[in-house]
Amino acid sequence: MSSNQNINTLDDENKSLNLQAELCQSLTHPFRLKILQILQDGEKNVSDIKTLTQKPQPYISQHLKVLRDKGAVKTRREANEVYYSLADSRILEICELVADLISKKIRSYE
Amino acid sequence: MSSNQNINTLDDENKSLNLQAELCQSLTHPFRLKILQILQDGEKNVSDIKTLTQKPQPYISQHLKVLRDKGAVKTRREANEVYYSLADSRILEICELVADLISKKIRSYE
DNA sequence: CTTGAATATTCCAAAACCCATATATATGAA
DNA sequence: TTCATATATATGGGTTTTGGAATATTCAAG
Repeated sequence: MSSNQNINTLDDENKSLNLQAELCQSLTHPFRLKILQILQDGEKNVSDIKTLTQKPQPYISQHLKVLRDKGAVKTRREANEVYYSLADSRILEICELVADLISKKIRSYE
Repeated sequence: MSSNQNINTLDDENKSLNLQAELCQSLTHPFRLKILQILQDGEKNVSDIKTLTQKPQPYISQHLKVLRDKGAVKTRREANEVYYSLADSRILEICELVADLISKKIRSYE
């Protein structure tokens, strides 16, 4: 098992980098970031998000699916409503760091 | 000026979310994450990165361009070499949080 | 000005993404 | 079972991204 340690380590690193890239992929759309921002206040169902954002329901569900598939949010079903919440507090930290970085950039334009 | 405060605020929010999404976009490729990982040790020029990763030089330069355009890295020219480094310590923090999150996910598979 | 080394840009086809529309599924109530 | 509500998925066409190859630019030395 130690003879192919290097190979396994490389595989693991690639796998990890791929998963990291996929998670970041879920953060590359303004609407998905908006959803994460909304979920900072606590869990919301799709109708809540619809009311808050005024977007079509399939549009919302499609973006929620990306966030869930990539591991950014988790769900809980209650009757026929589905509640979404942040999958991990580090998601929130990441969003805050990104927003910080950008607000610095925005201020430097003014 | 206060009559269109709402509009301006919305504009600013959209602009900020767009910029946040663009920054995240620079983190969506395993090779770019690998480059950022390499730059954690300090600045490197393109040849250094080429040696470390064994990838074609144009491939490296293309990804470096994405990172620079989106504000993740900065450059310093010295003669005909160009040194790249992380643009902000928060980039490093973001990468670490993302890696943490993923390593948890990887462990849960095993 | 020419050369060589280091880095950047252009080009292109395949793949992926975006989003509106239409349709499907799931759940609880009647 | 039928119906209404909430949510999810399928489809399709227009747009964007990807990554490899070829080419271009930049700089210092001679």
